[in-house]
Amino acid sequence: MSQPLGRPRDSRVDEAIATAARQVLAEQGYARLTVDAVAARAGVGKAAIYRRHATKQQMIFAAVMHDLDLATPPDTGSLATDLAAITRDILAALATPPPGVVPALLADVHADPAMAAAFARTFVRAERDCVTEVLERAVARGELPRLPDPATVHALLLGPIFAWLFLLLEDPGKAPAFADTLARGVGHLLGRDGGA
Amino acid sequence: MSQPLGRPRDSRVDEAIATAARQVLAEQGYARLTVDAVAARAGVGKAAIYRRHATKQQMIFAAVMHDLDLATPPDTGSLATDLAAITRDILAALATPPPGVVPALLADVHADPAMAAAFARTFVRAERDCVTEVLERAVARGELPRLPDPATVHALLLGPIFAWLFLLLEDPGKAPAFADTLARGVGHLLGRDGGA
Amino acid sequence: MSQPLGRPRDSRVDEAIATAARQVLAEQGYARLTVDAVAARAGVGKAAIYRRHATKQQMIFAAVMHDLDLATPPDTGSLATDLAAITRDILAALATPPPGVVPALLADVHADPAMAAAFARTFVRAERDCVTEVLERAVARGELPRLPDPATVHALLLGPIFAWLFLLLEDPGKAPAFADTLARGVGHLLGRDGGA
Amino acid sequence: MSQPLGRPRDSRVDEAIATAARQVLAEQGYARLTVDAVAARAGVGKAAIYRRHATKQQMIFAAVMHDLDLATPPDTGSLATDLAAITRDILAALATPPPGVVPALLADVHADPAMAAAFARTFVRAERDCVTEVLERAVARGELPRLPDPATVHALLLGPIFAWLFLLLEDPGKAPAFADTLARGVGHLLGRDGGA
DNA sequence: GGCTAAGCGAGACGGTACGTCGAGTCTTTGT
DNA sequence: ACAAAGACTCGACGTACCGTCTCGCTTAGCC
Repeated sequence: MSQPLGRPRDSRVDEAIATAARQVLAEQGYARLTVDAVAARAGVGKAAIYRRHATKQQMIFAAVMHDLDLATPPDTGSLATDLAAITRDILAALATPPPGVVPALLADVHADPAMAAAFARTFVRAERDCVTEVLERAVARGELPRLPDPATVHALLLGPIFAWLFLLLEDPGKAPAFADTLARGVGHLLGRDGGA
Repeated sequence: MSQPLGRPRDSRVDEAIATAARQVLAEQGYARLTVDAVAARAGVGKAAIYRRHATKQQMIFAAVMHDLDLATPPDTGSLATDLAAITRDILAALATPPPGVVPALLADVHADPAMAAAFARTFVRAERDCVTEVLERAVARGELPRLPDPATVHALLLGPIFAWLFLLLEDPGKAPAFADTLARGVGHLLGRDGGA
Repeated sequence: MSQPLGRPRDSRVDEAIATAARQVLAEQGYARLTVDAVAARAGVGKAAIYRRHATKQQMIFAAVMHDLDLATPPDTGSLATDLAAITRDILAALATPPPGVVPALLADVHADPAMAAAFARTFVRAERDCVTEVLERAVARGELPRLPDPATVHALLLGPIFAWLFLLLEDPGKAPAFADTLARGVGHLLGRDGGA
Repeated sequence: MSQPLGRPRDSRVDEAIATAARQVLAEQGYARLTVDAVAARAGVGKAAIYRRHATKQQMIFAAVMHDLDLATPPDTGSLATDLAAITRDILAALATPPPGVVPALLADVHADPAMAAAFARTFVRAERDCVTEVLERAVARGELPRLPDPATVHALLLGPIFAWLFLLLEDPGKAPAFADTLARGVGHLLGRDGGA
């Protein structure tokens, strides 16, 4: 069909922008990141950034999401261990970015409908699929009598970890232990009833 | 001792600033709130604002926190109903501010150590005390064999509600039902063991 | 050599700034001129102004100096008429700007070394060259036996006119007559001796 | 008539303000002088200043004029020596205040009619009276056939000195020599004709 | 090889808000 | 009623950043 006319985009520029953004984010923090700084660090003009991203926020979102692997969880054989794997993945995803970046991006998501759509499409959707997959496996195994509401279970898994890290300002070092406790608790709850 | 010299601060100005900030927040949203607009609306100079608050963010934080009643929960007679009351209070606190304000303030809290301290001192501390109080009552009643970790329980209550509202972008209309489900689930979990 | 990289400055912006500054100066006076007003009038951002001028004062200075023609005086054939031409030029230069602008700029010049340098380089230098040229012509004609000190003559011409307009608060309508009297007086003085 | 009711003004406060103003003027320069700084230095509230002076500029004007003695010139016996005495007095009056203060005050005078009136009433009037007195003496002595226009002579004496110091940015060390040259020149000019 | 279209780094542009500062006024408590 | 202290309104300052645009140039594909 329409082969793009003119000079094609240089994919190394995409990479340079994302890398520079992550570096500036790590060194300066979210609030002090400026588009000029990212452009300078990437050795790139600002126009090259705005040709790829509509706003600064979307650029950061893309850069942070880029190296976040939200892969499907391997079947570990039991609901309990599957849930533990999910909480560990969630914790990793939330704890990897530099301090303050996750809350800041969340604020941006609520300020920009386009970002909200992208957020729902990528992050929420990916995790939701993981949860659903794990629950369906448990039903198939006979561990659960019927499928609980995936949204509810998702909230029960993601919420407490987010709260531990960003709402309660608790020691991040204790987060892995808390994540395990959480997985165990949710496992028991699901075993008791099918998610009332 | 020495009562402060000079003209004392006019407490009506404090009130006018907080009220104006909430109005602008409601009408324009967090991102479009400007200090000039708040000052104009309050019939106050910008200097009067910056004499009370170090940054725009701290002004908004104070204005939003101001009319958030984080009172101690009344004793409803059982752990289950006490927990339900707490989840309702948490939901009310999170759902009251205009859309987008809570995530934005959370981002500000993580960007400014002074705000983080204030946040921990007021919001987190108040809720934590509620949770601790409720758990101690249950222990006194004999509903629980021993006191669970309040931080963990706090995370289990606050986290999922926050996730439902701000992370999963689920229907806010279903939040009250979810909050009740959550309270029931946490009640069962605590009844099973003392919060492993 | 290397032509400057990036988008070149738009010379129409320079012009718009200078014109707007002169208009606001004429309408509001020096004390009520604000950079925002100039920017708005010029249809220009404040950054465009501060990219060209370090301070508001330097912007005004440049705008006022811009349309001040300090051209070399034509040879009128005699020292007396040449001097009269110079005093008329000086009077025109001092009387053209809106009321109060000249004293205000003079104060700025004494408050900012950069402006002092610019003032010496442009206004003082230009007038000094005129005076020197006229004196040298008179020497060449044989009207003067030797070259008087140009600085002294300059002070004798410029000073009284400035004093008449801005120090003594005399009737500006009588300034042209005074300027002629002055030129005649200085002519006689130079004719008597070579400027003792 | 009306003896002032209530507590009378403390004249030591007047003195403290004037002294503090001159000190700050000397240490910080005109542009960096603030009313708060003067008040603090004088150990006085801002209200005490504004009870005495309508504006900051008028306060400075009063403080600077205060220690400027514009006394009547003694009769030195000849027009030439009288003129030299006047130029020396003018030079002293202009050179005494800290650098930049004279031009700044001149600008203020042109921005505020009340100051213009005060300026004309004190400084201009005092000098004009000196000039007139000297000229009348010369007429009485028979040195001059008739009285020249005092305003013109005033401009011829004051203007060049002002120009030397503040317009041409010439070496202030050479100002006394220039003042003498000027007095001699004006003397010759007046001797030749009665001030055409 | 020339033409067209889009890419590229650099940096100026219009705009908007920030947080600061100063002037001049007002409101305390004292004397 | 005057005094010191200091909070008040008002309004401008100069800075910073965003997202857009314009420059001269390079890099493709298509004639």
